[in-house]
Amino acid sequence: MATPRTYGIGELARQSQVKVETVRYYEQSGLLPNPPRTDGGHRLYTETHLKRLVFIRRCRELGFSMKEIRGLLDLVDGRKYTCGEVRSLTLEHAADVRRKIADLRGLERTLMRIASECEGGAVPKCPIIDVLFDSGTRLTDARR
Amino acid sequence: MATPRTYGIGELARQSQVKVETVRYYEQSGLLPNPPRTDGGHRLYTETHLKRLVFIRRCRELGFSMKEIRGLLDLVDGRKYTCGEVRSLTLEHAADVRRKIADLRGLERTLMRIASECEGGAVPKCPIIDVLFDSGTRLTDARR
DNA sequence: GTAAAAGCTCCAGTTGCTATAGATTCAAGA
DNA sequence: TCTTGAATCTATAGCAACTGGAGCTTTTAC
Repeated sequence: MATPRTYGIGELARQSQVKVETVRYYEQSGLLPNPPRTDGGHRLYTETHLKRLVFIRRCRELGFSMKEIRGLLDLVDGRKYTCGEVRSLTLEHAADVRRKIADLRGLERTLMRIASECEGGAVPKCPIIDVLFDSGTRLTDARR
Repeated sequence: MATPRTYGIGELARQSQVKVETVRYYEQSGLLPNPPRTDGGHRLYTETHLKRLVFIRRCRELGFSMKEIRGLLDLVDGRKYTCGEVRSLTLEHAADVRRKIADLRGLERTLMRIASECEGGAVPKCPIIDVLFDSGTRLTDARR
């Protein structure tokens, strides 16, 4: 059978859509295992590395922190993870995301509200600034 | 008339609801002017500083970056800002926030979708992990 | 053989803080 | 006035999650 395919760091980066520097950074922070090296010291990756890196990239795209990803990978690496564990991490994260969305919605409402208070002309005085400077006004809701 | 009221950094922090260290940080990064000092070197603030600091805190709560706040303060400091300028910065920022919300919504959808694919039992194998590892699957929409 | 491309390490910078350590200063009570 | 104890001072390092550069070596292609 054929020799398993290997990749230089550049090729790996291209395939995974992760920048070269970021690959090295992930290695340094322990998300990606140290690959073997050529005699000259260049990193040599395999399909396994590629898959893992894509996994990491996707998790990042889904907004998981590196810490959370480390958690997921630990589960996977231990090979003793259960579907329930993974699912609950995912749902927790989804709840975080929902909270963030709610916060941003409130934010947007406030921004639009204060923006609507001025006509935006060439007047050298702006109610937005006044609102932000004045101590009496309350901008946001309580929680936060 | 009475001597204008002054505040130590701790009092200022309490009034503005910004931490002491953060106040010093804002000074260092040029958002807050260097206040006069006592003979011993302690900072002495006035009402003006307090107002400015509250302004900064509110902008941060509204999600403005320090750079954006610097922009707003520059306008204010120049005293030549127009309502239109401030309004347009605010609307731009609101657009950013909307984009962020849209991204997070997509994210949440994806998370819920993949979470729904497993029953969450004690099974030592999880479709979420599979989806994230498999190369064929597309998780997110194009734009991003 | 040579030259360009790709890789190497190390380190600094980004944003918006937070948190020490160790020295000093200030305010209030005895 | 002296003496605590709280507040403040500076300087520095750390967090996340990268990104970029300098200055070198290795690999690859012609």
